[in-house]
Amino acid sequence: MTVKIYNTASRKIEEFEPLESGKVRMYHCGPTVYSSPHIGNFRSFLMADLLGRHLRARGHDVTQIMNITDVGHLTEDDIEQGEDKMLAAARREKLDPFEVARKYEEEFVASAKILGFDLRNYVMPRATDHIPEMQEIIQGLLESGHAYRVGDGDVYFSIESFGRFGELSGKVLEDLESGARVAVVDEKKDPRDFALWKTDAKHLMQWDAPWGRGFPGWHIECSAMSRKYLGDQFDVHTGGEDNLFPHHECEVAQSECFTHKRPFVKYWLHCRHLRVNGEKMAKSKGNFFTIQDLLDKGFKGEEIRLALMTVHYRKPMNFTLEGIEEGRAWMERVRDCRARLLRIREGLETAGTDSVGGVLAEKREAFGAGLDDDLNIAASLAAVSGLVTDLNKLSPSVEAASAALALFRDLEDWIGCLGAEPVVEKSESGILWGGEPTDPRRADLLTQAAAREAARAAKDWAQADRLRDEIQAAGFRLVDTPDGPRLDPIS
RNA sequence: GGCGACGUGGCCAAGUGGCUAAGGCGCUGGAUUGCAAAUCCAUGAUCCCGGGUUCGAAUCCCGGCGUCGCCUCCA
Repeated sequence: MTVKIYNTASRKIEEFEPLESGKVRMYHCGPTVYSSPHIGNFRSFLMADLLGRHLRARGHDVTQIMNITDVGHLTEDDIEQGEDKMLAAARREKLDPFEVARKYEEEFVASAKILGFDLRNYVMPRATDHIPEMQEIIQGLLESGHAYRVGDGDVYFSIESFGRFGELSGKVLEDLESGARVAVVDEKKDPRDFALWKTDAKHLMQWDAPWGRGFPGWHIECSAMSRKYLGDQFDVHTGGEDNLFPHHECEVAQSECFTHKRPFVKYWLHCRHLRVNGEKMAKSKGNFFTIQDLLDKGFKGEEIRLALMTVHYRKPMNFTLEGIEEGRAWMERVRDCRARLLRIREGLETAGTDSVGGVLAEKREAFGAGLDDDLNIAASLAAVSGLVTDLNKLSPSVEAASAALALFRDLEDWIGCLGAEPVVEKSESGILWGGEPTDPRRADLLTQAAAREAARAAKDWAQADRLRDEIQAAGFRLVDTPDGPRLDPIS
């Protein structure tokens, strides 16, 4: 029952053993808050969330840091254009850059909650709140000769000073043709050196620094915040595949040169980029979805979560609306199974005498084994499908139904995409109501269901079928049972 | 150009040397039903192509075709 994960650093699947037994420290490259988060961002964060949940399920005490990048990334292209993405957003939206950051941070948090993240498990530090910590590292790197100053206050990291640069990503420095596609900044000693601190009088986000008022380079924030919250060395660092190079490579260089400890990170995980309708997702193509886009189409957070998680994180995934719908149908089957168990437990449906202990143990085992295997969630979901099929075949006792429901809750906590436990109640008329107790349509639908029962008793099939169709159009499935009718919500 | 990934029934997707190739969605048929729905059962795969290694390959090796990713901001 050992967790195994693929470590980008070794390019192998390794047995997971935290640096400190029982305690796991993870850092997740979080959102850049200059625009609405999209499903691609969340695929990566969901990988991190799943790993965190699984390690907790396996008994580890897990600390998760997810940074908020609220300072514009300084890139070579941005130097040419004169403003970074944060500033561009500020200009576009006629807001202060800090206001832009807070606005999209709030949107990110709201979307994350909708997707089932339990944010109490995360510490979410903002880059702009950690300028001193960044400066401490920059200062240290200057003093140890790994960084150098240029001009009025720019500071660059010297790649030449770190022999292992490129080890994580497998990039050979000689292959990186300097100046091929990026503008050569003359002031650098080596075109591949990257900025730790930049000065620019026109920049709207600036802080005082010993070497000149300015703003931090892109990579330094993660080195600073991971060190502050997790220490010089920690267990897991995650991000999208694009972060591998240069971002994570630069982090390793900065952190290891500053702390003189290695490895900076024991396990690196990178999530493959999402595609949409067979194409690379890109804002320029307009083929990306925000969470709100999908909610507007009528999908629920848990359905979006499931759709983004079903494909293994290192496999290319093609996101389609059909894909979400497929998952929705699967979830409905799971929910129907749980609803029946609930009715049995509550005495609303005739209980049987079957015990389910063996089935529950077998499927729980298979479920966990799937996740142990580098988060092979497809195998785990197959175990859930098998669980549903097996339970549907049986006629569980009240105790068995109760135990099965408990397992479903357990599995739901484990991965967060099975959906909530259904509800059921016996209405005044005796018809079972499987919708929310507060649903405003409850009274009307129950009345229609009762009218249909009357029509059926009178063998007025046309009237009965018409009423059933109306009920279905309202989003409920009318089910005839030996004990009378029942209304279940349709996803 | 450098590095890398993937190609499994209509669709999605497990499986990386050995029982009858998971599971889901969909389709069709059966049981059930007044008819349905749900449920159960049944039906469906030359595992991209061509070689090779092996007693044995979807799984390893070589070649090809195709799709895609990173190398530049992007999760």
